[in-house]
Amino acid sequence: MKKPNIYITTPLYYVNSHPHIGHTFTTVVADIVKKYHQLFGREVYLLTGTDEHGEKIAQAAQKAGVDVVSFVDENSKRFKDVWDLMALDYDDFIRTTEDRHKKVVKYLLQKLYDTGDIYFASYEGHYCLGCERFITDSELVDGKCPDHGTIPKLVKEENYFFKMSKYAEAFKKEIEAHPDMIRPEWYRNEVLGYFKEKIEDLCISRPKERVSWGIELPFDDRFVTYVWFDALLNYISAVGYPDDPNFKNYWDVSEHFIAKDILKTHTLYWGTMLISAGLPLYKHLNVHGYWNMSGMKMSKSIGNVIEPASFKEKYGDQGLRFFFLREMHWGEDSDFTIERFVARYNTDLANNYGNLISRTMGMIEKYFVDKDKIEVARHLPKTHPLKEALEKVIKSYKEDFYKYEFHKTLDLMWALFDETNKYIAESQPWNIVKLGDEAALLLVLGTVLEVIRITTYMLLPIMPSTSKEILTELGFEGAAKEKFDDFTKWGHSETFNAKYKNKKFFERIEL
RNA sequence: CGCGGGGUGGAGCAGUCUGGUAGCUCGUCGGGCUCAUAACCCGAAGGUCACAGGUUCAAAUCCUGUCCCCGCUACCA
Repeated sequence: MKKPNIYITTPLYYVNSHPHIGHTFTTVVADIVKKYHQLFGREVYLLTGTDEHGEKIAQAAQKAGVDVVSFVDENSKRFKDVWDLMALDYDDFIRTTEDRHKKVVKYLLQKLYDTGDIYFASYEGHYCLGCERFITDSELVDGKCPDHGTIPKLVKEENYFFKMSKYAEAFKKEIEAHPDMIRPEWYRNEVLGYFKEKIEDLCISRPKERVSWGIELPFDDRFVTYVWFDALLNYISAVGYPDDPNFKNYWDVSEHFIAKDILKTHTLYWGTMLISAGLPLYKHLNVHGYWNMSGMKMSKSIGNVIEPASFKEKYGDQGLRFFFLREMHWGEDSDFTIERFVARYNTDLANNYGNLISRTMGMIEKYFVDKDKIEVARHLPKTHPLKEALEKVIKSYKEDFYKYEFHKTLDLMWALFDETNKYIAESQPWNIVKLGDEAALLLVLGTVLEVIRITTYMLLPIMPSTSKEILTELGFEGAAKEKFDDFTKWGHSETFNAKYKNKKFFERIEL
């Protein structure tokens, strides 16, 4: 691969559960962003994978009655299978149990141990088995864990600690110096809020008698590595840290995508770890909100988890990809229900956009019976309200979409479809054809076709297969390979097809 | 005074940064068109933009205070 312009990462998904719609969202967004940049000719590298160590995994395997290795193999494969089923275009799928990753974890542990940023100390506290961690006194509610309602064990342990406190201030300065590093802004503010409290050092080891499923510390074989310290390093282990000379090319353009729940680990932990390791920080940390199920948190016990595979089988994946971007305002929580999905699908895709395409193709076929192709370029108006609206969409696509403010662009695009439908109603091509004025007819239909051609091209990252089908029907099979600034030029194409195999791309869903 | 988000017609939301007649989708009612997927177009009813005060010629938007809902506080996309 050439030197990348963007290196995108999803979180590494923890394999104690199966992939659900939330995991799918993050990975789909990463895929859409990748395809978006590719339209502009940028080189993009997309990393995803699975996080496979830790006590919880060992317990889950035991519960399932299988050995840990086959457990993680199977669950990791579930994620990979779903991404493949959804046709997501990742470049690498890393597993934290792979040697290439473990090697880097050990390397960095040793390095930080040698520099004195990892030290040995004894620690006494309330350990909650459910949380897999020590609970501080202030967190205890009536002597119980606030999350699990159980009484934690008083445990005295010796462990290794990472000097997170030493680098907290430096990390804070970096955030202040780079206002858009963590975005949207309110998450940046939340992170800055962390520093109001004293930052403690981070316990990064677990004694083997308690947790054995992990990466052994290179300097003390009685311990394994705390799972977050291990997992976060995937972002650099996957792209050649420390030896590969290309590593820097990737890391300089890194874009993390995470959900809000793992904000702290990706800031306090990861930020200080990077500084300690002598590496620059990631370029951007892009944080998104949650999909709630009918206003509730997604949870297996409530039974409101949506399985991506069965969803795709029922409704396809193109509508889902669209729904993800159209319905959620980046960073905030949204509701995911079948009703909302179907409403969006029917209104936006079937009635508005899909029907616009159908009616246009229908007229062309009917009014130009004896032609295989129609020439529109020379009939196009130089200026037109729809052209202006389209230019606004293009501008937003370049600017807002770039900042992951997807809904702004899509709002404008759908307003354009409304205007285009209105334009057809007002110019009444079914009456023009009776007058036999072919030039006037080509002006109207050509203008509409230009809108469809260019918007559909812009929808390629969001709905790759359907957009491609539509463009192919119109006569632009290779559109996906065209450069953005060329293909979105008004009047770029001389001719459109006039015969269609398919005119209906989004069938209404009836519940 | 822990931190963050939200409170806009019946429902779901945009608009708030960069103040200037309150907008979209769904739903309801009436009309139109016929190219199209019971689609599309036009019109109507429906909102004191949570509340109070302030700044301003002008506030959903800026400032101050209050109330309510949600999330986070080291498992979770």
